Amino acid sequence: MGIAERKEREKERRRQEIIDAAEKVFFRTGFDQSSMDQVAEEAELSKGTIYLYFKSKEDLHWAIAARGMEILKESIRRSVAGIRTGAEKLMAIGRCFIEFSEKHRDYFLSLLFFEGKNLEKLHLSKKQVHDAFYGDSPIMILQQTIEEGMSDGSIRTGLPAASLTHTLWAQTLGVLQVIQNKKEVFDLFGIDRESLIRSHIEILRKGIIQ
Amino acid sequence: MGIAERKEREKERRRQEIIDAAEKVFFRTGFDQSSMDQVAEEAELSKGTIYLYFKSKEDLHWAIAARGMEILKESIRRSVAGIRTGAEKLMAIGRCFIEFSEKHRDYFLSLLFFEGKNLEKLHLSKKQVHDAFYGDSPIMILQQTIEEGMSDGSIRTGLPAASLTHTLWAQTLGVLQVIQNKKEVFDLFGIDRESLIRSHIEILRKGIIQ
DNA sequence: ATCATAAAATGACCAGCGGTCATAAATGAT
DNA sequence: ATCATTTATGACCGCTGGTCATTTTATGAT
Repeated sequence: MGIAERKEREKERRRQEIIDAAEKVFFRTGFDQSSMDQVAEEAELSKGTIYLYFKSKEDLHWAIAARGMEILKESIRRSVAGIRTGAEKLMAIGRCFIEFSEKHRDYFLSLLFFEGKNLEKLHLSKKQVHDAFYGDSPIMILQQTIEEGMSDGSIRTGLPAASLTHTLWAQTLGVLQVIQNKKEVFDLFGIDRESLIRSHIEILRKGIIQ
Repeated sequence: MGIAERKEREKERRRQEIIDAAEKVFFRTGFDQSSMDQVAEEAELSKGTIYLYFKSKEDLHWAIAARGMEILKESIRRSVAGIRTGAEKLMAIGRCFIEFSEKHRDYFLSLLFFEGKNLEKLHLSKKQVHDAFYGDSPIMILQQTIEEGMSDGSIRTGLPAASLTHTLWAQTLGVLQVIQNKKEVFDLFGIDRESLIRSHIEILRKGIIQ
Protein backbone atom coordinates (compact mmCIF):
# COMPACT_ATOMS: atom_id res chain seq x y z
CA MET A 1 0.00 0.00 0.00
CA GLY A 2 1.78 3.14 -1.24
CA ILE A 3 -0.79 5.61 0.02
CA ALA A 4 0.51 5.72 3.57
CA GLU A 5 4.00 6.38 2.27
CA ARG A 6 2.79 9.10 -0.07
CA LYS A 7 0.89 10.75 2.76
CA GLU A 8 3.98 10.58 4.91
CA ARG A 9 6.00 12.28 2.17
CA GLU A 10 3.37 14.95 1.70
CA LYS A 11 3.30 15.59 5.41
CA GLU A 12 7.06 16.00 5.46
CA ARG A 13 6.94 18.25 2.40
CA ARG A 14 4.34 20.46 4.00
CA ARG A 15 6.53 20.63 7.09
CA GLN A 16 9.43 21.79 4.97
CA GLU A 17 7.23 24.32 3.17
CA ILE A 18 6.26 25.80 6.52
CA ILE A 19 9.91 26.03 7.53
CA ASP A 20 10.65 27.69 4.18
CA ALA A 21 7.96 30.28 4.82
CA ALA A 22 9.09 30.84 8.39
CA GLU A 23 12.66 31.34 7.22
CA LYS A 24 11.56 34.02 4.80
CA VAL A 25 9.58 35.83 7.46
CA PHE A 26 12.03 35.41 10.34
CA PHE A 27 15.07 36.26 8.25
CA ARG A 28 13.34 39.29 6.79
CA THR A 29 11.92 40.74 10.00
CA GLY A 30 13.79 39.07 12.81
CA PHE A 31 12.39 36.35 15.03
CA ASP A 32 10.98 38.52 17.81
CA GLN A 33 9.36 40.93 15.40
CA SER A 34 7.76 38.19 13.32
CA SER A 35 4.33 36.80 14.06
CA MET A 36 2.86 33.41 13.42
CA ASP A 37 0.15 35.10 11.36
CA GLN A 38 2.83 36.40 9.03
CA VAL A 39 4.29 32.92 8.73
CA ALA A 40 0.83 31.51 8.00
CA GLU A 41 0.23 34.08 5.30
CA GLU A 42 3.63 33.47 3.72
CA ALA A 43 2.94 29.73 3.76
CA GLU A 44 -0.57 30.28 2.36
CA LEU A 45 -1.99 28.25 5.21
CA SER A 46 -4.08 29.08 8.24
CA LYS A 47 -2.40 29.63 11.55
CA GLY A 48 -4.12 26.58 12.99
CA THR A 49 -2.45 24.41 10.39
CA ILE A 50 0.98 25.71 11.34
CA TYR A 51 0.27 24.54 14.86
CA LEU A 52 -0.57 21.07 13.56
CA TYR A 53 3.04 20.78 12.40
CA PHE A 54 4.89 22.75 15.08
CA LYS A 55 3.94 22.93 18.68
CA SER A 56 5.11 26.50 19.22
CA LYS A 57 6.80 29.45 17.59
CA GLU A 58 10.02 28.41 19.29
CA ASP A 59 9.68 24.89 17.95
CA LEU A 60 9.47 26.29 14.45
CA HIS A 61 12.47 28.48 15.09
CA TRP A 62 14.38 25.44 16.30
CA ALA A 63 13.66 23.69 13.01
CA ILE A 64 15.34 26.57 11.21
CA ALA A 65 18.33 26.43 13.54
CA ALA A 66 18.54 22.69 12.87
CA ARG A 67 18.91 23.43 9.17
CA GLY A 68 21.72 25.78 10.07
CA MET A 69 23.39 23.05 12.11
CA GLU A 70 23.18 20.73 9.14
CA ILE A 71 24.81 23.27 6.83
CA LEU A 72 27.55 23.94 9.35
CA LYS A 73 28.15 20.25 9.87
CA GLU A 74 28.51 19.53 6.15
CA SER A 75 30.78 22.50 5.78
CA ILE A 76 32.98 21.23 8.60
CA ARG A 77 33.02 17.72 7.12
CA ARG A 78 34.27 19.07 3.82
CA SER A 79 36.86 21.30 5.45
CA VAL A 80 38.59 18.57 7.44
CA ALA A 81 38.67 16.05 4.60
CA GLY A 82 42.21 15.45 3.46
CA ILE A 83 43.88 17.20 6.36
CA ARG A 84 46.42 15.18 8.31
CA THR A 85 46.98 16.26 11.88
CA GLY A 86 44.31 16.93 14.49
CA ALA A 87 45.66 20.41 15.17
CA GLU A 88 45.40 21.37 11.51
CA LYS A 89 41.89 20.00 11.33
CA LEU A 90 41.04 21.98 14.42
CA MET A 91 42.15 25.20 12.79
CA ALA A 92 40.16 24.30 9.70
CA ILE A 93 37.04 23.81 11.82
CA GLY A 94 37.60 27.16 13.47
CA ARG A 95 37.87 28.92 10.12
CA CYS A 96 34.80 27.05 8.98
CA PHE A 97 32.76 28.24 11.90
CA ILE A 98 33.85 31.81 11.38
CA GLU A 99 33.06 31.61 7.68
CA PHE A 100 29.67 30.15 8.52
CA SER A 101 28.90 33.13 10.73
CA GLU A 102 29.48 35.40 7.71
CA LYS A 103 28.16 33.43 4.75
CA HIS A 104 25.09 32.14 6.54
CA ARG A 105 24.43 34.97 8.93
CA ASP A 106 20.73 34.25 9.21
CA TYR A 107 21.23 30.64 10.20
CA PHE A 108 24.06 31.66 12.46
CA LEU A 109 21.78 34.12 14.23
CA SER A 110 19.29 31.33 14.76
CA LEU A 111 21.99 29.25 16.42
CA LEU A 112 23.00 32.21 18.57
CA PHE A 113 19.40 32.71 19.58
CA PHE A 114 19.26 29.29 21.20
CA GLU A 115 22.73 29.65 22.63
CA GLY A 116 21.25 32.31 24.86
CA LYS A 117 18.31 30.18 25.99
CA ASN A 118 18.33 27.74 28.85
CA LEU A 119 17.93 24.22 27.47
CA GLU A 120 15.73 23.24 30.40
CA LYS A 121 13.23 25.94 29.57
CA LEU A 122 13.06 24.88 25.94
CA HIS A 123 10.58 22.07 25.56
CA LEU A 124 12.57 19.86 23.26
CA SER A 125 12.00 16.23 22.42
CA LYS A 126 14.68 13.63 23.08
CA LYS A 127 15.27 13.47 19.34
CA GLN A 128 15.80 17.20 19.04
CA VAL A 129 18.35 17.20 21.83
CA HIS A 130 20.06 14.14 20.47
CA ASP A 131 20.32 15.49 16.93
CA ALA A 132 21.63 18.84 18.08
CA PHE A 133 24.27 17.58 20.47
CA TYR A 134 24.93 13.93 20.12
CA GLY A 135 24.36 12.43 16.67
CA ASP A 136 26.94 13.56 14.15
CA SER A 137 26.62 17.15 15.23
CA PRO A 138 29.32 19.77 14.68
CA ILE A 139 30.33 19.46 18.28
CA MET A 140 30.89 15.72 18.04
CA ILE A 141 33.08 16.18 14.97
CA LEU A 142 35.08 18.68 16.98
CA GLN A 143 35.49 16.22 19.80
CA GLN A 144 36.66 13.47 17.45
CA THR A 145 39.15 15.90 15.95
CA ILE A 146 40.51 16.81 19.34
CA GLU A 147 40.89 13.18 20.34
CA GLU A 148 42.70 12.62 17.05
CA GLY A 149 45.01 15.52 17.77
CA MET A 150 45.74 14.21 21.23
CA SER A 151 46.65 10.85 19.74
CA ASP A 152 48.91 12.20 17.01
CA GLY A 153 50.57 14.53 19.49
CA SER A 154 49.53 17.77 17.79
CA ILE A 155 47.16 18.84 20.58
CA ARG A 156 48.11 19.15 24.22
CA THR A 157 46.95 16.41 26.52
CA GLY A 158 46.24 16.68 30.23
CA LEU A 159 42.73 18.02 29.88
CA PRO A 160 39.78 15.72 29.17
CA ALA A 161 38.93 15.79 25.46
CA ALA A 162 35.24 16.40 26.12
CA SER A 163 35.89 19.36 28.41
CA LEU A 164 38.35 20.86 25.99
CA THR A 165 35.85 20.42 23.17
CA HIS A 166 33.00 22.19 24.86
CA THR A 167 35.26 24.90 26.20
CA LEU A 168 36.58 25.65 22.72
CA TRP A 169 33.11 25.66 21.30
CA ALA A 170 31.87 27.98 24.03
CA GLN A 171 34.81 30.36 23.68
CA THR A 172 34.41 30.59 19.94
CA LEU A 173 30.69 31.17 20.15
CA GLY A 174 31.33 33.80 22.80
CA VAL A 175 33.67 35.69 20.51
CA LEU A 176 31.34 35.45 17.53
CA GLN A 177 28.45 36.58 19.69
CA VAL A 178 30.30 39.66 20.79
CA ILE A 179 31.27 40.42 17.21
CA GLN A 180 27.65 40.11 16.22
CA ASN A 181 26.09 42.10 19.04
CA LYS A 182 28.65 44.67 20.10
CA LYS A 183 29.80 46.00 16.72
CA GLU A 184 28.38 49.38 17.64
CA VAL A 185 31.03 50.07 20.28
CA PHE A 186 34.03 48.65 18.41
CA ASP A 187 35.16 52.10 17.28
CA LEU A 188 35.20 53.26 20.88
CA PHE A 189 37.91 50.72 21.60
CA GLY A 190 39.71 50.81 18.30
CA ILE A 191 38.98 47.16 17.63
CA ASP A 192 37.27 45.32 14.81
CA ARG A 193 36.05 41.90 13.76
CA GLU A 194 39.37 40.83 12.32
CA SER A 195 41.48 41.80 15.30
CA LEU A 196 39.18 39.90 17.66
CA ILE A 197 39.28 36.82 15.50
CA ARG A 198 43.05 37.03 15.23
CA SER A 199 43.38 37.33 19.00
CA HIS A 200 41.06 34.40 19.50
CA ILE A 201 42.95 32.19 17.06
CA GLU A 202 46.30 33.19 18.53
CA ILE A 203 45.22 32.45 22.07
CA LEU A 204 43.98 29.04 21.04
CA ARG A 205 47.04 28.27 18.96
CA LYS A 206 49.33 28.92 21.88
CA GLY A 207 46.89 27.59 24.40
CA ILE A 208 46.11 24.16 23.06
CA ILE A 209 48.37 23.28 20.16
CA GLN A 210 51.77 21.91 20.91
CA MET B 1 16.16 76.53 47.55
CA GLY B 2 16.28 73.00 49.00
CA ILE B 3 12.97 71.84 47.59
CA ALA B 4 14.28 71.12 44.12
CA GLU B 5 17.04 69.01 45.62
CA ARG B 6 14.64 67.14 47.87
CA LYS B 7 12.38 66.45 44.88
CA GLU B 8 15.36 65.24 42.94
CA ARG B 9 16.28 62.88 45.76
CA GLU B 10 12.72 61.62 46.03
CA LYS B 11 12.61 61.01 42.32
CA GLU B 12 15.80 59.03 42.47
CA ARG B 13 14.55 57.08 45.48
CA ARG B 14 11.33 56.20 43.69
CA ARG B 15 13.42 55.07 40.75
CA GLN B 16 15.39 52.78 43.01
CA GLU B 17 12.21 51.48 44.65
CA ILE B 18 10.90 50.54 41.24
CA ILE B 19 14.13 48.74 40.42
CA ASP B 20 13.89 46.97 43.80
CA ALA B 21 10.40 45.79 42.96
CA ALA B 22 11.38 44.76 39.45
CA GLU B 23 14.30 42.77 40.82
CA LYS B 24 12.01 40.85 43.14
CA VAL B 25 9.60 40.06 40.33
CA PHE B 26 12.16 39.35 37.60
CA PHE B 27 14.40 37.27 39.85
CA ARG B 28 11.43 35.32 41.17
CA THR B 29 9.71 34.59 37.86
CA GLY B 30 12.28 35.25 35.19
CA PHE B 31 12.33 38.28 32.92
CA ASP B 32 10.30 36.88 30.04
CA GLN B 33 7.65 35.44 32.33
CA SER B 34 7.26 38.63 34.35
CA SER B 35 4.82 41.36 33.44
CA MET B 36 4.93 45.08 34.03
CA ASP B 37 1.64 44.74 35.91
CA GLN B 38 3.36 42.44 38.38
CA VAL B 39 6.16 44.95 38.81
CA ALA B 40 3.63 47.73 39.36
CA GLU B 41 1.81 45.69 41.99
CA GLU B 42 5.05 44.80 43.77
CA ALA B 43 6.05 48.46 43.75
CA GLU B 44 2.58 49.50 44.94
CA LEU B 45 2.33 51.90 42.04
CA SER B 46 0.27 52.02 38.90
CA LYS B 47 1.71 50.76 35.66
CA GLY B 48 1.56 54.23 34.17
CA THR B 49 3.87 55.50 36.90
CA ILE B 50 6.45 52.84 36.12
CA TYR B 51 6.52 54.17 32.59
CA LEU B 52 7.23 57.66 33.88
CA TYR B 53 10.51 56.37 35.26
CA PHE B 54 11.48 53.79 32.65
CA LYS B 55 10.76 53.99 29.01
CA SER B 56 10.28 50.27 28.48
CA LYS B 57 10.41 46.90 30.16
CA GLU B 58 13.87 46.42 28.66
CA ASP B 59 15.02 49.75 30.02
CA LEU B 60 14.02 48.61 33.50
CA HIS B 61 15.83 45.33 32.99
CA TRP B 62 18.92 47.23 31.95
CA ALA B 63 18.84 49.16 35.21
CA ILE B 64 19.01 45.85 37.05
CA ALA B 65 21.89 44.65 34.89
CA ALA B 66 23.67 47.95 35.62
CA ARG B 67 23.46 47.16 39.33
CA GLY B 68 25.03 43.80 38.55
CA MET B 69 27.83 45.52 36.65
CA GLU B 70 28.49 47.73 39.65
CA ILE B 71 28.72 44.77 42.00
CA LEU B 72 31.03 42.94 39.62
CA LYS B 73 33.21 46.00 39.19
CA GLU B 74 33.64 46.53 42.93
CA SER B 75 34.37 42.87 43.40
CA ILE B 76 37.06 43.04 40.72
CA ARG B 77 38.53 46.19 42.23
CA ARG B 78 38.87 44.46 45.58
CA SER B 79 40.32 41.31 44.09
CA VAL B 80 43.17 42.99 42.24
CA ALA B 81 44.19 45.25 45.10
CA GLY B 82 47.58 44.28 46.46
CA ILE B 83 48.47 41.94 43.62
CA ARG B 84 51.75 42.60 41.84
CA THR B 85 51.96 41.36 38.27
CA GLY B 86 49.43 41.89 35.50
CA ALA B 87 49.17 38.18 34.87
CA GLU B 88 48.31 37.45 38.47
CA LYS B 89 45.75 40.23 38.49
CA LEU B 90 44.29 38.77 35.33
CA MET B 91 43.79 35.41 36.97
CA ALA B 92 42.21 37.12 39.97
CA ILE B 93 39.76 38.89 37.68
CA GLY B 94 38.90 35.60 36.03
CA ARG B 95 38.19 33.93 39.37
CA CYS B 96 36.18 36.99 40.37
CA PHE B 97 33.99 36.78 37.32
CA ILE B 98 33.38 33.09 37.85
CA GLU B 99 32.55 33.66 41.50
CA PHE B 100 30.18 36.43 40.49
CA SER B 101 28.32 34.06 38.22
CA GLU B 102 27.69 31.81 41.24
CA LYS B 103 27.19 34.19 44.14
CA HIS B 104 25.09 36.67 42.19
CA ARG B 105 23.39 34.37 39.74
CA ASP B 106 20.40 36.62 39.25
CA TYR B 107 22.47 39.64 38.34
CA PHE B 108 24.70 37.48 36.23
CA LEU B 109 21.68 36.23 34.30
CA SER B 110 20.68 39.82 33.66
CA LEU B 111 24.11 40.51 32.19
CA LEU B 112 23.86 37.36 30.07
CA PHE B 113 20.46 38.46 28.84
CA PHE B 114 21.90 41.58 27.28
CA GLU B 115 24.95 39.74 26.05
CA GLY B 116 22.59 37.96 23.69
CA LYS B 117 20.93 41.14 22.42
CA ASN B 118 22.17 43.29 19.60
CA LEU B 119 23.27 46.65 20.99
CA GLU B 120 21.88 48.45 17.97
CA LYS B 121 18.42 47.12 18.61
CA LEU B 122 18.52 48.18 22.25
CA HIS B 123 17.48 51.81 22.53
CA LEU B 124 20.11 52.96 24.97
CA SER B 125 21.13 56.49 25.82
CA LYS B 126 24.71 57.65 25.35
CA LYS B 127 25.10 57.57 29.12
CA GLN B 128 23.94 53.99 29.40
CA VAL B 129 26.38 52.85 26.74
CA HIS B 130 29.19 54.90 28.25
CA ASP B 131 28.64 53.59 31.78
CA ALA B 132 28.41 50.00 30.65
CA PHE B 133 31.47 49.96 28.44
CA TYR B 134 33.63 52.96 28.87
CA GLY B 135 33.59 54.60 32.30
CA ASP B 136 35.28 52.48 34.92
CA SER B 137 33.49 49.38 33.79
CA PRO B 138 34.75 45.85 34.47
CA ILE B 139 35.98 45.64 30.92
CA MET B 140 38.10 48.77 31.24
CA ILE B 141 39.69 47.44 34.41
CA LEU B 142 40.50 44.30 32.49
CA GLN B 143 42.11 46.30 29.72
CA GLN B 144 44.23 48.29 32.17
CA THR B 145 45.32 45.05 33.78
CA ILE B 146 46.33 43.59 30.46
CA GLU B 147 48.30 46.67 29.54
CA GLU B 148 49.99 46.44 32.91
CA GLY B 149 50.85 42.80 32.30
CA MET B 150 52.27 43.63 28.89
CA SER B 151 54.46 46.27 30.47
CA ASP B 152 55.76 44.12 33.32
CA GLY B 153 56.37 41.26 30.91
CA SER B 154 53.92 38.81 32.49
CA ILE B 155 51.50 38.84 29.56
CA ARG B 156 52.43 38.12 25.97
CA THR B 157 52.70 41.07 23.65
CA GLY B 158 52.16 41.08 19.91
CA LEU B 159 48.39 41.41 20.06
CA PRO B 160 46.69 44.77 20.62
CA ALA B 161 45.69 45.11 24.27
CA ALA B 162 42.15 46.17 23.41
CA SER B 163 41.57 43.19 21.12
CA LEU B 164 42.99 40.80 23.66
CA THR B 165 40.78 42.31 26.34
CA HIS B 166 37.55 41.95 24.46
CA THR B 167 38.47 38.52 23.22
CA LEU B 168 39.15 37.31 26.75
CA TRP B 169 35.95 38.83 27.97
CA ALA B 170 33.97 37.25 25.16
CA GLN B 171 35.54 33.83 25.63
CA THR B 172 34.88 33.84 29.35
CA LEU B 173 31.30 34.93 28.92
CA GLY B 174 30.87 32.25 26.28
CA VAL B 175 32.03 29.55 28.66
CA LEU B 176 29.87 30.83 31.52
CA GLN B 177 26.90 31.06 29.19
CA VAL B 178 27.28 27.45 28.14
CA ILE B 179 27.62 26.40 31.77
CA GLN B 180 24.44 28.25 32.56
CA ASN B 181 22.34 27.11 29.63
CA LYS B 182 23.58 23.68 28.70
CA LYS B 183 23.84 22.03 32.12
CA GLU B 184 21.16 19.59 31.09
CA VAL B 185 23.37 17.78 28.60
CA PHE B 186 26.58 17.79 30.64
CA ASP B 187 26.04 14.22 31.78
CA LEU B 188 25.75 13.10 28.17
CA PHE B 189 29.34 14.18 27.63
CA GLY B 190 30.74 13.36 31.03
CA ILE B 191 31.64 16.97 31.71
CA ASP B 192 30.74 19.42 34.45
CA ARG B 193 31.09 23.04 35.48
CA GLU B 194 34.46 22.57 37.12
CA SER B 195 36.08 20.74 34.23
CA LEU B 196 34.98 23.40 31.77
CA ILE B 197 36.31 26.16 33.98
CA ARG B 198 39.58 24.33 34.45
CA SER B 199 39.95 23.87 30.69
CA HIS B 200 39.18 27.52 30.11
CA ILE B 201 41.69 28.71 32.67
CA GLU B 202 44.36 26.34 31.38
CA ILE B 203 43.90 27.43 27.78
CA LEU B 204 44.21 31.05 28.79
CA ARG B 205 47.19 30.43 31.05
CA LYS B 206 49.13 28.81 28.25
CA GLY B 207 47.65 31.07 25.61
CA ILE B 208 48.39 34.49 26.96
CA ILE B 209 50.61 34.33 30.01
CA GLN B 210 54.32 34.07 29.46
C1' DA C 1 -21.70 6.51 -7.59
C1' DT C 2 -22.69 6.48 -2.52
C1' DC C 3 -21.53 6.84 1.96
C1' DA C 4 -19.24 6.45 6.44
C1' DT C 5 -14.95 7.26 8.58
C1' DA C 6 -10.73 9.46 9.31
C1' DA C 7 -7.38 12.99 8.38
C1' DA C 8 -6.27 17.65 7.41
C1' DA C 9 -7.28 22.44 7.44
C1' DT C 10 -9.70 26.49 8.92
C1' DG C 11 -10.35 31.04 11.24
C1' DA C 12 -12.97 33.09 14.84
C1' DC C 13 -11.76 33.46 19.29
C1' DC C 14 -9.23 34.11 23.84
C1' DA C 15 -6.32 35.71 27.58
C1' DG C 16 -2.32 38.18 28.45
C1' DC C 17 1.05 41.43 27.16
C1' DG C 18 3.68 46.03 26.64
C1' DG C 19 2.63 50.48 26.21
C1' DT C 20 -0.44 55.04 26.07
C1' DC C 21 -3.05 58.92 27.50
C1' DA C 22 -6.97 61.66 29.11
C1' DT C 23 -7.97 62.54 33.65
C1' DA C 24 -7.21 63.26 38.58
C1' DA C 25 -4.60 64.14 42.73
C1' DA C 26 -0.89 66.30 45.10
C1' DT C 27 2.35 69.89 45.67
C1' DG C 28 4.42 74.45 45.87
C1' DA C 29 4.50 79.42 44.55
C1' DT C 30 1.67 83.43 44.60
C1' DA D 1 -7.56 80.72 48.49
C1' DT D 2 -6.04 80.23 43.88
C1' DC D 3 -3.60 78.58 40.24
C1' DA D 4 0.15 76.16 37.65
C1' DT D 5 3.04 72.38 37.53
C1' DT D 6 4.45 67.98 38.71
C1' DT D 7 3.26 63.32 39.72
C1' DA D 8 0.19 59.43 39.61
C1' DT D 9 -3.68 56.75 37.92
C1' DG D 10 -6.05 52.88 35.52
C1' DA D 11 -9.09 52.17 31.71
C1' DC D 12 -7.97 51.31 27.34
C1' DC D 13 -5.61 49.76 22.84
C1' DG D 14 -3.51 46.85 19.38
C1' DC D 15 -1.16 42.87 18.83
C1' DT D 16 0.53 38.27 20.00
C1' DG D 17 0.94 33.19 20.67
C1' DG D 18 -1.98 29.67 21.03
C1' DT D 19 -6.70 26.90 20.96
C1' DC D 20 -10.64 24.39 19.29
C1' DA D 21 -15.34 23.62 17.46
C1' DT D 22 -16.38 23.28 12.89
C1' DT D 23 -15.73 22.38 8.03
C1' DT D 24 -13.42 20.47 4.09
C1' DT D 25 -11.00 16.88 1.86
C1' DA D 26 -9.30 12.27 1.07
C1' DT D 27 -9.95 7.31 1.54
C1' DG D 28 -11.78 2.65 1.11
C1' DA D 29 -15.76 -0.37 1.46
C1' DT D 30 -20.04 -1.21 -0.59
